[in-house]
Amino acid sequence: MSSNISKKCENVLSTAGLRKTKPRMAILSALFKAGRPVTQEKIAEELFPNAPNKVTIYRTLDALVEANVVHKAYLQEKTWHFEMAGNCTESQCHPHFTCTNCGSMFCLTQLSMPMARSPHKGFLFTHQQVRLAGLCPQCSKRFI
Amino acid sequence: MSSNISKKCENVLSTAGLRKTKPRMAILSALFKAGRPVTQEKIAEELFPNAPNKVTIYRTLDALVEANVVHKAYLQEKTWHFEMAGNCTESQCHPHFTCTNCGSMFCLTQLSMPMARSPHKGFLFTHQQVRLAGLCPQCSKRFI
DNA sequence: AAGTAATTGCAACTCAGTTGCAATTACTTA
DNA sequence: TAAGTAATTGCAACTGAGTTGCAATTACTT
Repeated sequence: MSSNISKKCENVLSTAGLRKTKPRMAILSALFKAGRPVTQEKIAEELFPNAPNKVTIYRTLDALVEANVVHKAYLQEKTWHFEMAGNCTESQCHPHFTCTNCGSMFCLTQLSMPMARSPHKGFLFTHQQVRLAGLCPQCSKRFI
Repeated sequence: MSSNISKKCENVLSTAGLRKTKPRMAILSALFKAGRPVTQEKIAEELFPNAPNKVTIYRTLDALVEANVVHKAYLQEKTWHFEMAGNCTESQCHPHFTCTNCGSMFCLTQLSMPMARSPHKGFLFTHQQVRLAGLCPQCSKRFI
């Protein structure tokens, strides 16, 4: 763990009002390193063979979500994928793209989707989530 | 079950190449009547006390999804919500809205969201899913 | 260094959805 | 209309992500 990431993790924990513990530092650094949504299982793999207990990972993720520094990005195959909230605005996370051919996922942080506007009076939209699917650059090549 | 809905169910099964059975007719009519995404459990409740076994409900839903007449609309609290595919295009289902105050869900069939366009060359978007959250008309009144 | 409140790990649990398999049912053909 | 067969159903047991209760440990305070 570079001292740089280590510092970032400390800051996150301190602003979130959470004690600095070894499991939390490890989990946070895994999230930073991933730079994309990851599951509890992925985090445990990444930290193998010194991974915290899965309960600890879930509880830490929950605490970080509560503190708004981590997002529950999306649910895929009944599994939550978590990511650092850095590239998200209050109302909208960046769109996530999944390739239907190879299954790989991309964070489309550069794709800005304007907030929808309600067709009916009365609705107040505060959050918008966009999921995209199709072919990634690698796979689309093969089909052209 | 009105004869009208009954006929619709028969047609669906026939075009899907599925045998007409009592469980399937019941499940389809429940989906038609709901007119919104529903879970396996909701369908079973609706058909109580003559509901088919939950395995049958899941298998029927899978077959209907396979035949493209039913959509897996979204996963909420780890539970799939299924709906008739009537109001969806090939590339995009209508947006679903959930009220963060009262929890009720609305199908925004009148809200058209233009398909995103890739900022990077190479990506080919074929499916787009939009989820919205905020306050529904009922709840937003109270906050104004 | 002692005290305490938060954190951790373990084991056991929950619950949506799945699987294997034997019994039943829908449709075909004689 | 009865027999044959392939699809469908229901049951019981399973799977796997996530949760809960609780006792042991650890971070921070004084």
